[in-house]
Amino acid sequence: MTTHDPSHPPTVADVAHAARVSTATVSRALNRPESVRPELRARVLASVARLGYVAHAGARALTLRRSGTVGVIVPTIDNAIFASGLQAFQRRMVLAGRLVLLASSDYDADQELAQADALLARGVDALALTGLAQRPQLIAKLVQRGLPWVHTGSFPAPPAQACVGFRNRQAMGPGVRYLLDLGHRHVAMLAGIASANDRAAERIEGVRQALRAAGLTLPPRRLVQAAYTLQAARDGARALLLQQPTPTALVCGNDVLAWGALLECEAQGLAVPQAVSVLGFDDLELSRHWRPPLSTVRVPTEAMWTLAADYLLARLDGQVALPIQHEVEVELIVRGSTGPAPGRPAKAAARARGSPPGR
Amino acid sequence: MTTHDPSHPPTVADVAHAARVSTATVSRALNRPESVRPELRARVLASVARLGYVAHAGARALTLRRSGTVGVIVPTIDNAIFASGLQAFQRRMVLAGRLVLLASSDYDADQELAQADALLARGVDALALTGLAQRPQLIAKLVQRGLPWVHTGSFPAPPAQACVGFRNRQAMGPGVRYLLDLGHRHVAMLAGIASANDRAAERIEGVRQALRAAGLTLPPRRLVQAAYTLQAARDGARALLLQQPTPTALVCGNDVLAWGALLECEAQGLAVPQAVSVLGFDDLELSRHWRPPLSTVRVPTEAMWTLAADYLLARLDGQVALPIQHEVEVELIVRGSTGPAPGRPAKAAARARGSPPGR
DNA sequence: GATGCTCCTGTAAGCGCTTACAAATTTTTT
DNA sequence: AAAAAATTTGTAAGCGCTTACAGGAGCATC
Repeated sequence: MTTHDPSHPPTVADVAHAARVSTATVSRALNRPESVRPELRARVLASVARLGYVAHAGARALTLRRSGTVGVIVPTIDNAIFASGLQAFQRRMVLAGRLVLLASSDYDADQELAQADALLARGVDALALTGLAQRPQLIAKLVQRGLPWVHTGSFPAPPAQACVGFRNRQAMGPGVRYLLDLGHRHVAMLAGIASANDRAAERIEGVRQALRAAGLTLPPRRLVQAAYTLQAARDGARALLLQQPTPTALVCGNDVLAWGALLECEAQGLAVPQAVSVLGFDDLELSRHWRPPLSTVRVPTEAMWTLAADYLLARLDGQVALPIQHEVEVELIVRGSTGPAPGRPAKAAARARGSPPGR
Repeated sequence: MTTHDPSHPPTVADVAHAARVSTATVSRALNRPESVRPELRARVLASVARLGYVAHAGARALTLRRSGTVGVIVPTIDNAIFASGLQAFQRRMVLAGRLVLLASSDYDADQELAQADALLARGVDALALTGLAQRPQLIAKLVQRGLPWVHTGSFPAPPAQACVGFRNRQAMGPGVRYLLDLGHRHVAMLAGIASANDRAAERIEGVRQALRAAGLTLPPRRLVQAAYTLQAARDGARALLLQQPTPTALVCGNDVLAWGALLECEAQGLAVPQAVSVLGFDDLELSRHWRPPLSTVRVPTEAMWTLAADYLLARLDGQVALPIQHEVEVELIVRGSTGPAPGRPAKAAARARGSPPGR
């Protein structure tokens, strides 16, 4: 293998020289092979391989006025719900020949803004965002550039903004009503941290609304916000479970929080679902394997992110000219972690709703 | 807000024009603010803000001959062990003012190669890889370019290649010996898929060696390879547990597999650890909350990835001129999922090893 | 009031790539 | 066999940025 000057990566000029053709021919051989005579093409490709040439994407972006990359910003990678969404998003994009630039905001709108700037600077051709709580400045910049972008995980978005997601507030309704039908009157919520997370805030509001519709309230002490770690979830659940009267139902902002709640119930000697019912949100893989299997709200995460990717690709392709808003279906999955409130076997009510059995 | 031509993102020239200065001054105001008279600087920055200007990273990379980005390739994002590693890696890089370009290979060396090309094309200044099973071609290209790069999760790497990791083979030793000391003679392994994963293969080999050292073997039927999902893990564990004689100890390639094994033991009515002992690998957060708490091998994932990031940053800074190999410590964590083999309360032996209690 | 110095700012080149256009070559037609 | 047409290749400009170098303004010194 003939190594060239190792200090500088090889350029078109190097390849052209090695193949004894012009730079234009090299470029064509690489980008529109059929437009170059087979013999020359072979010579070029051989040189490319020999030199380990890879076109400088920056120069390419400069010339072509597009980069072939798509950016995505999630709050954190370290959460199964985003990890699997990202995986789906990336798979779709790679299939379409595009590279995904990933950034995470740590649930901080300013960091999100900074990361978005970094992605814009890198010339992403499109951008996927999580939720709706972006700094207005960020949205303004996207509009100004005319960049295709999409909100994920929320629905609807403000007018003229694209989204693929669901109504986080309404999504809590069926679950809470189901618990109420089971006779629960002491409902508490173990939520995500609302200040940093519009979806968490919406879910809290959803629980509030559903309770209010039944003439109940969610008093401040019945609401605990916890970070999405098992330890924080357990601490939060403990605080709720030690209250008097003990809540008979714990509605959780996501499955990780619900797992923590289940663990803490066990630690406190509270039988689930006989003494306490626990409801999750997301339906991660582990949830249906848990003992008892977790009742939860299923979110079609992979489908959602794949749709978001498809939308962006369609925009980039010019197939879609305007932002579209796409609502995906969430579904209450009733499994073993929820049951009648203690002393009120409200089986009839539960059955009346015709809740589908969890698989 | 005065919107300029929305079809093209603003350039230095646009800013220069708006601020009535030259492009050079704009660039200086942005990159070396102290070299520009405060009055002009203010004018420039105001225009930058007003136009939403972000420097084109491609053009920048072209001029500066570096991109300010670092690439990383993991097998998948959708696995807590990589998700948390990535999170740590990214956090460190963002702190150092660098953007992380993420790619995943789906445990496929060819896809890894393709993704690496994409990252090289994007001009990453450095690259972090997972494991040691790269295509030689990939390594050759990195060497040819003189790019700083590092293997993560394995140790040692081939000479002259940097790594931060541990000896996957030896890491299984203490766990297996511990089980043998507890009197287990029917040891089975639920492993990851070795063909696609050098670390999984090494762990299998490690179990083999440890058994051989005790005069035992790992017969083919006692080894099942499973994808890293709970369902696959359960299926694999079931196949092992239904064998006659039933294995009394299941050594698992990672914690997810171990969770599946625990679930399957329960489903089969096998008490853990009385009838079957289960040992994991990785020590994910959930493992110590599991019932029974999972005995496992703790891998300092975050520290490992942070060290990998530090190494690359040091190379980029010129502080370190040569590849270095860094071994991190793994540790056997004994919790409740392992115990004496049925009918052989080998407490003395277990105690003799002075295994630290899991927290 | 020149001269010399310092401090800022502007001009212009060049990073590596693609592509319009021109030039060269081959093929087809007359 | 010459001319016209079709195909292939080369030349050179320009994408947006940074920076070496040149030029201009302001100040102190003689």
